[in-house]
Amino acid sequence: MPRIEQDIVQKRCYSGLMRSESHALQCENCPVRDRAACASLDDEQRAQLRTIGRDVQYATGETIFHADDAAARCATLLEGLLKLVDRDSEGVERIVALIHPAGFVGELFAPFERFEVVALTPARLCMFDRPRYEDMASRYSELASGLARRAMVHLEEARALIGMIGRRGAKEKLAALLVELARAAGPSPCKPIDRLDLPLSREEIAALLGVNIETISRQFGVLEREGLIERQGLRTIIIHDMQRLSALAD
Amino acid sequence: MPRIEQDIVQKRCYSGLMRSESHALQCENCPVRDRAACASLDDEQRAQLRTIGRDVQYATGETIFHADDAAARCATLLEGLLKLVDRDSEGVERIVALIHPAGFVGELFAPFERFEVVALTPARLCMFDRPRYEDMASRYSELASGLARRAMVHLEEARALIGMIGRRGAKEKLAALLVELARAAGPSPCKPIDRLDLPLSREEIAALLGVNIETISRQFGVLEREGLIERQGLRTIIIHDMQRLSALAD
DNA sequence: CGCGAAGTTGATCGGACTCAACGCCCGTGG
DNA sequence: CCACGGGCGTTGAGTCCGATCAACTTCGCG
Repeated sequence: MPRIEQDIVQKRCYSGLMRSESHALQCENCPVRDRAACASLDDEQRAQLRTIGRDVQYATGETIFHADDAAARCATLLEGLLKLVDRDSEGVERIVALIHPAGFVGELFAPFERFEVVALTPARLCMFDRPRYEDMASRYSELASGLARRAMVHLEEARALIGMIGRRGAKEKLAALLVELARAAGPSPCKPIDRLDLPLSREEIAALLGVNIETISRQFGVLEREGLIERQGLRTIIIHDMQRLSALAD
Repeated sequence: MPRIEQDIVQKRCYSGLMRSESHALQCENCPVRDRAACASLDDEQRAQLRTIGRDVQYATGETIFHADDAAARCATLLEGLLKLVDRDSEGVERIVALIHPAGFVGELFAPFERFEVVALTPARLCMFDRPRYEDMASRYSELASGLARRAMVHLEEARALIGMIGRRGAKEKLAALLVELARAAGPSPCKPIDRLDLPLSREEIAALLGVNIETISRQFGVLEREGLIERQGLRTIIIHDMQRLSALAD
């Protein structure tokens, strides 16, 4: 068996067994307590929820859910950044969503996972047994409506991404992505940061924006030559002119 | 005031007043009773829901919700087909979703409508007052979880669309759209029809797939020349080789 | 030091966009 | 009745952006 496949099997086992690094849930100091699907549960309900979930950590690059696996678990992201990956028939990766903290992953109400879920940074998740989570959602309307609210947020994000990808040049798409990442990295959406550590490789950016990797490289060069950004090393960029960058992004 | 703007204002008034053609809800013979967000309500809850909604019809091309309007209503689609439209800064239309019967529209939990909702065919909707609908969702877990289930379905559709639009040629995208429309028009997803009446204009197809209108025209020509489809008039096509068409679509 | 992975840069090619002309259908008005 | 015009779709010619192929650099790591 080739080395890489062994690794994959290894990871599957770990996540299937709900990895040994997991801990009991500590809702008191949960960083997304106010925005996650479970936000409006009362203490009693939250105690119930705690019994079916674990606090689990993943390293950068680790696969959390595999496409086509039975959908046995679901999770709320506490810290870090995830990608949802779709693959075409030739196995080419296409990223269909980025999941930020408070985001929800796992295909509820569906038999199989449709997309692969991978950690782009070290990530911490609130991992639940899916059948029992669905069961709780059908008993507690607070959880169900929190879930609906979450799904609506993700839905709007997905549709905004569709609007961004369709029509418009590579430069504009890249600008839009940088603006979004800067917003997400900042303390609040209205105060984006100017020093940005990219959580995505060039290849991943390409897979997200629907262009190829060389084009991404060139557009970084263009943006830099025009003074909008500055590259420092491979993964960090300084945003010099957020004004014009946002204008490009639309 | 130019003629066209007058029309728009007219429509806004109509839909704001919940148009005179509306009727009381008749859940007994609802065509999407088994799949809509309200599917698992009991009789008592359904009776409650009936009091806050109306059965409304729209003609082809009519706007149901306007972008940036206060999100005062929401709806389940009973019959017909809708499009969700995003516009860039120059007003260019980009379609971010097609809504099929049992689909849900209206931005719950958000202050404003983000996208414009337009009827592509004559359409019938179950239209609700949004605050009261949200209120019911927070009281009845069956409605909330139905809503969550619906949102999850739309979310998967949106992500599948992202996967389809990013990367791949115009011909493949068009093939994928035709296959999807054929499936949707058939009695069940596994039995697509071979005679298809397109609910979208060339311009709309272009806005959905993220290519321009002339390219769509040309690719129709290519598919026809290769014997996969046949055009009959402007809006209907015959699918001669669903096998190869699906293969193209991936 | 050497190796491989990741990123950049250059040259070339091709598919999609742009611009323009034309055909078709249909409603309107003379 | 036909003439006209506008909306929609098709077709063609030329251009350009991004994909492809290939070489090279940089980085990280044994």
